Amino acid sequence: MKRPTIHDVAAAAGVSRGTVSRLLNGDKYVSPAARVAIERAISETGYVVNRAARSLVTQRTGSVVMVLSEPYEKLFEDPNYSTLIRVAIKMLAERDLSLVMMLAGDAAERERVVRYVRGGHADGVLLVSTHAGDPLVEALGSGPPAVSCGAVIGHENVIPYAAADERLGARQMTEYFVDQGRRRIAMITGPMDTPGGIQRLEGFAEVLGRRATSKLIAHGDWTRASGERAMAELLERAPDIDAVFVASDLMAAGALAALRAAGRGVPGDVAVGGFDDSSVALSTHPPLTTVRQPLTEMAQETIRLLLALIDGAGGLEPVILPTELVIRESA
Amino acid sequence: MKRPTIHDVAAAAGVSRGTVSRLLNGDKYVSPAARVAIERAISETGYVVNRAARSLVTQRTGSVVMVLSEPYEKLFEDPNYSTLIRVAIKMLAERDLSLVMMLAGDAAERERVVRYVRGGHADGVLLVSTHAGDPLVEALGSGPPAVSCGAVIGHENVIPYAAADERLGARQMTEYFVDQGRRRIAMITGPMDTPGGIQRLEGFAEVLGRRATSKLIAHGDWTRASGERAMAELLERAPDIDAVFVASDLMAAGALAALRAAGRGVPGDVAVGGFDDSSVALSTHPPLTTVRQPLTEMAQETIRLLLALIDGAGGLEPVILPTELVIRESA
DNA sequence: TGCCTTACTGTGCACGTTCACAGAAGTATT
DNA sequence: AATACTTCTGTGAACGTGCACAGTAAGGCA
Repeated sequence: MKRPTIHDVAAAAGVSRGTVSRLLNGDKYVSPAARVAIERAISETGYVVNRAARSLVTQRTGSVVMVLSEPYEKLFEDPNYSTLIRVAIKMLAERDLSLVMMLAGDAAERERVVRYVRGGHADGVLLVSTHAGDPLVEALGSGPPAVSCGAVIGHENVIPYAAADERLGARQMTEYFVDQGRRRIAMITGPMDTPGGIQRLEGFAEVLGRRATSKLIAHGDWTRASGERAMAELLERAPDIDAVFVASDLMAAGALAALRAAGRGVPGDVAVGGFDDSSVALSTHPPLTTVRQPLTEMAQETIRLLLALIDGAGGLEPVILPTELVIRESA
Repeated sequence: MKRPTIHDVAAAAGVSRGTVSRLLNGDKYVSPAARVAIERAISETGYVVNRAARSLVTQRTGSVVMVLSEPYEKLFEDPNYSTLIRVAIKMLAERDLSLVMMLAGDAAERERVVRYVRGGHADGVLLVSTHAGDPLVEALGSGPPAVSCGAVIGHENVIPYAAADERLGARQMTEYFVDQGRRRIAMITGPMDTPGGIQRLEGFAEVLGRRATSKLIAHGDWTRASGERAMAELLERAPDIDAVFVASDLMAAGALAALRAAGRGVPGDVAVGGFDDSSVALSTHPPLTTVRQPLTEMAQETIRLLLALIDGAGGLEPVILPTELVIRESA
């Protein structure tokens, strides 16, 4: 049994293809009589527009591709992704756009993405966690509009984005430590080719000034294990630290383990601050004082930017959203 | 500047459209000379096949839709999803299929999914965490092939699936408790309209027999908060319990908090076992003894089933994969 | 020589839609 | 009464591809 076409609907409604098409596409010139007849015909026949045929003539695909640049292992450890995916699906659906997912973790995958996008298979591109210097950005060149959730280092003026105010969040946590009377404040950063890695450190340094010496700064890669390692390293380098700002909750969980192993009490001996307010923050002991990012709004603003670009807008400014300090028991 | 078509490639290679099409689609009858000429023409022109045009004639879309039935809040708390998405994208890409994501958390969204799928916009459907009695399954009816990652309660014989051996995992944990000499073993289950909720309880009961009384069983909904609540409830009902098997790590994290609040030592007073071996299991204190599911294999087998169905296979059996006990410090 | 098979190539058509255009019917304006 | 404008409708063409079919050339075999 064949799927009904626009012809079938037109015949059933006693009008022509053109009129049905006009109704479907929201054209204003459709008489009330035709309107009801067509609507009945559509529901009777169970007609659904054929996107392939539509794409062929409109040169639009009705889909947006989300490109995940993170290497596989780390993919989705971040709750950020789930919110973004959820919000993206919902907001795109309202415009009848569907969300296609692609991976871009290695060269072969990036090649696929470039072919896909340049081949005209997407009306928009949604970059996620694209690292500094990622060749993908250049390769995408002048294709369909692209935005990013979180800044793309080195392309801040090319790829519009929505992001949390990373520096603000870092300042909030660091100032809180200072206000609590902590004297030797250390930091465990994220990778220094990501905005979260760079800007959280900048915020930290803005508050502490010259007290933020390199001896008090260790680098992680967002994983729990790296947080544990970095904490052990810090304790060795500067045994007298009494607070540590960790650039992610997951790494902070690792840091807590290292502190426990070293026999330091939290928050008694050392205060620990995380970042993200992910589910991990509630599972640790003690629960983590952390910085909450407005994940939902970040996702919404990102998609809004993309939709605006698809609609032909240009020269869009990045959207920077405020963070919030969440005080629990670790600091 | 227009995108090159198959015509342009044919002209550049000095052959006809048909020959180019044959090469593209792997037909055997293409002369070596034509082959090299076409391949050069393709790379010179930067030709990429137009999927819309192809779909129109082949009646295939080149995409598979992943339907997320979980209500939004819980979406992606489970690491299961990230693995499945990653594996799905990778395996589908090898067949030049792309992954489209859709939500089916409420009636309106289900309606969208049904229209999309029945409208012929997907070559296959990948169900995730579909609850018992979900009307979506019926509504999808005789559309393109559908599979599920994890059983769909009530449709086990209709929708092929790959899943972990939930009962086995529950038995492993329960037997471990028994072997350790625990006498009063309780359980916190998941929702009883999910396979994980039902079957993990079944495994538990298989080992304990009549010792698994309803007094020792409390129900949660996979969230941390529900685990905490259920644990408090159990302590009230049966203060003498010395072990508890919690059907997910996240709920186990909640249970640990309740035990700490009640002044019970873990594992001294009460042994705690989780399920999933998610990242939460390492962040708790003490780290959770838990049951690991072979997530990657589950995902691979699920996609393999779907691809087989798309290729026309029928009568596929479910794939059940073994779990593994991971012993840490909570039991 | 004639005929069959194998290897390969080109052509017309159909897929289902949107869009530009032409035109009809009704209404307001001159 | 003629004209212009608004509202609405139908029609042909085009989008880029795969497929069925027809056709060609070369080689093997009787």
